[in-house]
Amino acid sequence: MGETARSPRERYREQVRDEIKSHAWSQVAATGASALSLNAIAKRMGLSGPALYRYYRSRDELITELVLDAYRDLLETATTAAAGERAPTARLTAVAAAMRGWALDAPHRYLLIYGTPVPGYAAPPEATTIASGIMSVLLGAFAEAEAGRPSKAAAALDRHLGTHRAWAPDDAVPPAALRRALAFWTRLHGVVSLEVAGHFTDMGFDPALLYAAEVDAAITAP
Amino acid sequence: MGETARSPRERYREQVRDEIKSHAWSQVAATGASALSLNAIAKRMGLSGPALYRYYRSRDELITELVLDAYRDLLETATTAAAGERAPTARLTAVAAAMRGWALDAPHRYLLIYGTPVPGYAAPPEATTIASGIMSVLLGAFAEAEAGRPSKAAAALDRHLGTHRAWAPDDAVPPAALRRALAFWTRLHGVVSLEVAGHFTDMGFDPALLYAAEVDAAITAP
DNA sequence: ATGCTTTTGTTAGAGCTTGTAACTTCAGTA
DNA sequence: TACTGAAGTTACAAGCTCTAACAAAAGCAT
Repeated sequence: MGETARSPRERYREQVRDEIKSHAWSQVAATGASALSLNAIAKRMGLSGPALYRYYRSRDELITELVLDAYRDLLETATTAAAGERAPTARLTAVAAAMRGWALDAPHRYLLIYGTPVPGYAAPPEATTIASGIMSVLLGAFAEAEAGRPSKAAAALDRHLGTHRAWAPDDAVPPAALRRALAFWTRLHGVVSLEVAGHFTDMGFDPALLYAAEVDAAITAP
Repeated sequence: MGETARSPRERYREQVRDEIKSHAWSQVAATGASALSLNAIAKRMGLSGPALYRYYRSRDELITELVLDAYRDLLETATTAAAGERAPTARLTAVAAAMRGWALDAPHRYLLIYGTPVPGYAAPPEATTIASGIMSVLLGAFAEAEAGRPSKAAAALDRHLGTHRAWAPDDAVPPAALRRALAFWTRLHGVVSLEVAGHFTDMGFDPALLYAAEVDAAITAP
């Protein structure tokens, strides 16, 4: 339907770009984004180094593409998981499980988004848009979920979020839901990022149980 | 007192090593660890590139040194903060504040420890030792703090930690304290790491308030 | 004090990287 | 069929880590 008519050249170009990206992903999965080498990709494709620069202006542009793909994939994962459950708490549990699964499935893909930022690199505006889409999934669930009485610190944060909510312009979502979604997100990230970075490996416990407890607590918390 | 008698050569060597490390730190602060260049450091010191290899066998060895320094500094920061307060909750609040301050003071230093792991690089055993020292500070406080009734998921984690506590061999610390310290740590990290990586910048709220709320909740939570 | 030994620093170079410039070859199009 | 533009090539600059071989300097022992 929405398919733009493309000349054979454009078709070929798109195909090669995809093939490059595919090689890039397997290299990222193997050694991480910082070790990504255009030269190595070219060699694996039977091309000479500079040939790739016809398809991606620079290494950064390729990485940006990967970052956006990762964001899009994560958003889709979260959305799909949310669509499978009706009750808000079950939805949040499902989203949380899906997000951890997504992270463990390809740790370097997760780190590409949430890990150490690349030195000179700045995320494109579109990334922010997608990221707020992910937040929307959480916000939707927390807007429906009932909340208890917030603590003093939580209430202070609620007041602040009441006037600093540019990232969640939907007025129907109360500040408490904003805060709970925010905390939900940071708590998931706290466990997953440490797990993915290997900080639990020598500790001997099962991160899945810690994650389950955190997710449960974050959903239940007022 | 414990000072080993050192020959002039050893003194000079140590001095140069320190100077290299100091330049390395300012380079890390400026552009992050992934952009750290021995060559650039050498030039800034008025030396030729390969000269540095007399002092550090490789780039990885220098980074390892930086990582260990960062760990040691963080442990000292946490310990000092804890020493300033007697009541367990006040102690945890102080430690949390100190740790966030430490992270914001030099984001790349924080990311050197908790960010994306360097590709081929493996943290030395000493790092694990220091890291468990940091956990001890939290464990000590939570062992004293009184806890409420754990949720189902929390209780399950407690049972698990009862038999998987190699990282906290002190039997006097009950599993619930282990769990709460672990969750405390992951929650702090969740907020700080996202803040340091710049994921809050476009959202317009004050991360300090979110952090305060999370710290409060993590201390209060059963 | 003189000579030996070890450490420090040098340059040269291999092998990798990103990225540019200039040239050739090929393919779609008018 | 001739032309135009894209794709791919090699050559190269500038950077990186790290090794090898050599010169200089400094401590140490006789």
